[in-house]
Amino acid sequence: MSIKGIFPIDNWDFNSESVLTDLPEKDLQLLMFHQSRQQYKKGEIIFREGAYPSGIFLIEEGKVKKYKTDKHGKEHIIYVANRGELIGYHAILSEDRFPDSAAALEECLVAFIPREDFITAVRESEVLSKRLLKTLSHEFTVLANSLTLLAHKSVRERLAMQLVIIREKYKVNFQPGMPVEINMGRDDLASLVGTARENVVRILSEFKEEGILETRGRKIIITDVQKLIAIAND
Amino acid sequence: MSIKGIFPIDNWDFNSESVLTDLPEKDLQLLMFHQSRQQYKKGEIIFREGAYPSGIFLIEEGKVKKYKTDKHGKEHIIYVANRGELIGYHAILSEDRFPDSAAALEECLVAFIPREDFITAVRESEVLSKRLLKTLSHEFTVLANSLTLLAHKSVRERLAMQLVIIREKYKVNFQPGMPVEINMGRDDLASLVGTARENVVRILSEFKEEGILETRGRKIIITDVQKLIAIAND
DNA sequence: GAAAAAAGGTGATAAAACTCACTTTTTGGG
DNA sequence: CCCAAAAAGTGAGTTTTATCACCTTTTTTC
Repeated sequence: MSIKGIFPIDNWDFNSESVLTDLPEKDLQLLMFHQSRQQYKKGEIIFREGAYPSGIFLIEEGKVKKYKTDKHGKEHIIYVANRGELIGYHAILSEDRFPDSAAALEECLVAFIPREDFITAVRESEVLSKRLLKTLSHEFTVLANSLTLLAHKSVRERLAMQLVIIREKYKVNFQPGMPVEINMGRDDLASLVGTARENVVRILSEFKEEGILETRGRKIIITDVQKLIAIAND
Repeated sequence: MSIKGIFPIDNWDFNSESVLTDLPEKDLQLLMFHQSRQQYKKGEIIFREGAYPSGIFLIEEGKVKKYKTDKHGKEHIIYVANRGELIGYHAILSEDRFPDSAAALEECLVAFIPREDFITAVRESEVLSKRLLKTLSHEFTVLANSLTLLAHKSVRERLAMQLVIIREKYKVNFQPGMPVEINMGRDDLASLVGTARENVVRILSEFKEEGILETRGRKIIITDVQKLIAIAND
C-alpha cells in the first residue's frame, strides 16, 4: 500500500516537501500504527504553544496555521501548513515544549501519531531520520528567508510576497485552469504579513486599482501574479 | 544555537552545548579525520550565500556572523555564532546551496571539515544524527522566536533584546566578575536588529541617558541588564 | 605618533506604518 | 430569507522609522 492509498483523497500534490513521500512501507506502518483521525472546525486549536507534546500531527485535509501569541494577545502566523504536511514534530525532536500553536484555517482532517510511535519510527527508519534532517534544514532556510523579508521589506512588498506564497497553497483546492481563490480572513493575512488589518485592506485596494487582483467578498483572486512578484522583489 | 524555546527573555538558557559535546571518540575521529584549520581576520568571509557547500565549519575561536545580503547590498544578520558552534551544515543536509553567508566578526580560528567526512559521520554515528535533529529543531524554534520579535516589537524593544542576547555571547571573552564589553560595530548591531545605524546610535544614547549602559568608544558596557530585559518584554 | 580612513554620532525632514473611531458589506444560523 | 454578528473597508490624525547631509571621534596604517 502506497502512501496515497491510506489517505482519503487520491490526487495528492506532493510538490511540497512532505516528509513521508515515498517512505518505505514498513516505516510508514511503524509510524501509523496507533494513529487516530480527528476532525477540526475552522478556528479550532490543534495544539498550544508551551504545552508538552504527546505526539505529532499529519494534516490529511485542510490548512493549518502555525502561530505565536504575544503578551498582548496579538497573534503572529509563522507558517501555513497544507494537506500532506507533518506538524508538531519539532517539539518532540528538540525534547521540549511546543514552540508555537496550531489551529485549523478551515475544516480539517488531522491524524494524530503518538509520541512513542514517532520516536520509534525515527530510531528504526534511516530513511525517515535522514528525511527529517533534510526537511528541517530546508525549513530553517525558508524561515531565515522570511526573517530577512520582515526585516528589510515594506508592508506592501511583504503582502505581495505572501499573496504569491499563499496562492500556491490554495491551488490544491482547485482544478487546474480554474481561477485560484484565496479564502483567508484579513486578520490572518495581516498577522502573516506582520502588520495590522487596516494596512492589509488598504494595500489590497491599491492592488485592485492596479489590476493585480480581484476580490469577491473575502475571497481574493489574483489576476496578475507576475506583477505581484515584481513588487515583492522590490 | 543556544536559546531555550518559550518567550520571556529571562528564562532563556544561553549556555547550551555544542553539537559535538560528549560525542563518542570514534565518531569525533570520523568527523575530524581530514579537518584543516584556518585563521580569519575580522570581516573576512568564510562562505557565501548561494555557493555549493564543500564542507562544514567548526568555530574554535572567535565570533562569526551569519547573514543575508539583499538586492541593494544591504545586509541582514540572522545569527551570531560563537566559539564551539558548527556552521554551514544546513546546506549539506538539505542538499542545497548555502542559504546565507558567514563572516568573521573578529579574529577567528575555524576548522574546515570536508563534506564527505561530515556525511559519513552523520550516517555512521547515531549519536551525531540524533544530536543534529535535536539541534536543528531547537534552532528552528529560536529562529521562529526572532521572527515574531521582528514582526511585533519596536526598534527600541528589539535593540534592547539583542543587546541582552549579544552580551551573553561576549561573556566568553571575559573573566567572571569583569564587566562584559560588547565590541560590535554599530552597522552590525543595526543589521542584527533590522534597522538603520542612525536609529541604533540614537537609542543607544537614550539608554545611556537612562543609566542602562555606558559606552567606551565602540564598546558597550551594560550596567542594568534587568532594565533592558524589562524594555525588551514591553 | 601623525595622517588617512573608517566608524560613531546628530539634526532636520520625509515617508511609512499604526491607531482609533466609524461605516458598509458579508456571512451563517434560526 | 432575514437578521444579528462578524468581518471588511475607510478616513484622519499620530507616532515611529528611514533617509540625507553633515560633523566628530576613534581606529588603523605607515
